Amino acid sequence: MSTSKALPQPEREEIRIETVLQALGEPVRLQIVRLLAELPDGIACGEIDLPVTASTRAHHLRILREAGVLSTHTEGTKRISSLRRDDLDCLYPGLLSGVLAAPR
Amino acid sequence: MSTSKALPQPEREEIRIETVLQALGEPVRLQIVRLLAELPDGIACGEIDLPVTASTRAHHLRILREAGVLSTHTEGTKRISSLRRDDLDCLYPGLLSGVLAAPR
DNA sequence: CGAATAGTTCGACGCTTATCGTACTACGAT
DNA sequence: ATCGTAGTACGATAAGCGTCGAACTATTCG
Repeated sequence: MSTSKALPQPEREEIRIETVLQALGEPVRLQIVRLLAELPDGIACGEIDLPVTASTRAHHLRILREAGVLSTHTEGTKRISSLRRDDLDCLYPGLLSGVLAAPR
Repeated sequence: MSTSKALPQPEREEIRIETVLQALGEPVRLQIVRLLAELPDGIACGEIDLPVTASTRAHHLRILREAGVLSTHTEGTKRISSLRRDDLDCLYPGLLSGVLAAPR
């Protein structure tokens, strides 16, 4: 059977702008966010192609999750991460679209 | 006579989103930006009331200026810093308003 | 000129963070 | 139960960053 458990993350009211901006201000993490912005269904950690090891990738995903930028739930042995677009758009309308509008 | 020289700062095309986000992701700097958002005419370094020394303040202003977030010009012995709202809104529409919409 | 004011620069300090490798846990398949 | 796969946690290391005080530059005023 395929379990589906959500990992701990801040409630919408607990999200702080400083933490979000700090999370987004790291090249690798920003790339993850840009990737997730194009994948509404989320992606598994291992499917993210980046020039860092798996442990570093897990570290960045954790930072983003704890900042409230993304949400992660377990599906079998995989962990699917997806952008918390609703929460971010509600808290900081325009922020995400502005960031994503930036040239690569 | 009152000279008015602009300090070196990146052109609009040279501004990079990673640098901007990293600059904004620091509490003291974010507070400076929030303050400047309410003062279109800018403010002098010494008039910014923050719990850090003058040298730290100068440091943060430099980071923000070099990131392209704000613009500084000299007026006599004072240095007036102001938000580069036009450039930021053009490059990343919505980002600034989203950040400023965040609860204090 | 000299003194006062506004701000920057420099070196040092301690804290944080990005990265890695290894060891570990959780789940699925055989 | 055993093995393989997916991912996390931990410890170490090196680099980066925020902070300060002291020394320095630049401008105005007397």
